[in-house]
Amino acid sequence: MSAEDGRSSQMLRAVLQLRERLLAGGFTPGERVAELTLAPLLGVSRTPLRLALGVLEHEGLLRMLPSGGFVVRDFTTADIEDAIELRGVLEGTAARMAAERWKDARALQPMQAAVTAMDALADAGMTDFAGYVAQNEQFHAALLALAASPMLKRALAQATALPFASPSAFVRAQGEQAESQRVLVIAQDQHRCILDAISKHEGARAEALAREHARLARRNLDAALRNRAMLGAVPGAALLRPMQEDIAHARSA
Amino acid sequence: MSAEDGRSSQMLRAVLQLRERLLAGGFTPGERVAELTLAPLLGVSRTPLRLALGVLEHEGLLRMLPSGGFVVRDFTTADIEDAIELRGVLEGTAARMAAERWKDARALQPMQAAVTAMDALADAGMTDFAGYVAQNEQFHAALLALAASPMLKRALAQATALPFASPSAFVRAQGEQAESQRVLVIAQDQHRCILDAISKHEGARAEALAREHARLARRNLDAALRNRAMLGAVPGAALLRPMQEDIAHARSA
DNA sequence: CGGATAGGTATTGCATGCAATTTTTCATTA
DNA sequence: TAATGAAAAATTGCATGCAATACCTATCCG
Repeated sequence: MSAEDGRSSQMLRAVLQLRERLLAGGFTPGERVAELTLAPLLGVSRTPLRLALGVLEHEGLLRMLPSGGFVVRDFTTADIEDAIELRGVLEGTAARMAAERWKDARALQPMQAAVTAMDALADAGMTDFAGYVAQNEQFHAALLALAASPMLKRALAQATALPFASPSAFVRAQGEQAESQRVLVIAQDQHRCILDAISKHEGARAEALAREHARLARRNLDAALRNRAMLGAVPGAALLRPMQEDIAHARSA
Repeated sequence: MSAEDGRSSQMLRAVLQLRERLLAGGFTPGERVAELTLAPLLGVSRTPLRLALGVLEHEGLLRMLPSGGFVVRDFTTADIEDAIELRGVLEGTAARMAAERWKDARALQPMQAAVTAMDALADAGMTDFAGYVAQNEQFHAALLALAASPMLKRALAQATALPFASPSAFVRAQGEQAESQRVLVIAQDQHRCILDAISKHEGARAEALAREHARLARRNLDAALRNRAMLGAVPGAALLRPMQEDIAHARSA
């Protein structure tokens, strides 16, 4: 996408292009991705493409067949719910570690800054939605940095590699809902409370709050499943197993 | 090393061989692993070797250089502690999910069987240590199966890929300590309590117990760090970043 | 008419050659 | 002596050809 793609490695270019196509719904779940088909499509040779397929398999977007080759993975709503729950558990751990470990109060500043910035954006009427998303990501990055645990960072990176498990996956979709204002008020209060708990070394409280904070995304998922238009704004929604939606629809009368 | 290696892919063979060498201390942390050096050593070509290096990087045993190539990763004691803590968090989540989700009591049977088997082995005087380790792994596998969450399974697989983070990493080393009997009694009681909590749908209790159970490994780590002979029994100990004592020792030499 | 089997096609996995880049080494100079 | 620079050596990343394997199809037999 960016001009720099040409400079970076062929493999990275393949990863970026293929990931984008996957999330945009360029493939149907379960479909086999053939190297010889993809290579000319992405403008790379088979060797770096193979590497890229391995990366995407590790991310969870592809699945390797025992007989060789890869297929596009599909996700059930239960998968997404568990992925969100898992992120909550890991971010909860990050919050607890942050609360337990920080020494110098200045370390809390980045997190404080993100909260303040989001407050300002909320007061301004939430016109700059992209800015809010960016600050939200800043908050989560600051949280992870405070935990000061490379191992946890790695685990969280893997857990949020699935697009719908990312902290800002459904925030974008929220912008299209009338209810979004209320949800964002709640989310922002949780941000404040998490920061408060961390600043007071209240590890258990910080953990519980961060977990519940992630569950906001779960609520948004449920809302999105009832609203086709909203689901379109969620990246990777195309990988949802089709039948599952209808079953959930019929069941949730 | 098994006879099947010849039948499986070159890449898998490279992964197994290289992983074994890494854990056995065949490389020094920070050392660069050159493809052209390794390829003839492992008896594979560069192409599958490259794939294998990627796998081991995902596992965390290697680190990719920005300029290309891989180096052997080193771990601090803090890394190991966090890896164990992380496993505790994830197994705690598995225990909680297991407690919350099971419907048919027969699903608990594998876990019950593992606990019973370990009880029997303990009553028999703990002569069959390998058997105990196997049953311990059975217990953890049953726990993960009960959680019924592919996402969590994936995360736990990644977290326990690091050798010293595995549930049975220090159990082996325990066999060489006089204190081991007491520790194993505690561990076995925790197994029983976790099963009890799960069987009663006591999610929070099951989670807390599983976390603390993992922390037994942390205690064993501390013991191992004070006992060089014991540390030798821990796979991957060779990847520990030399401690400050050792640096001081080397200086004086 | 259904199932099995053989043949053909397509696809993967692997080896190797080549170019580009990095790293190292060594000589030179301030 | 330390820093600088260039040249050489080594290493990676990539493309492509080939063999082995899996998949699909069509035919044959029960």
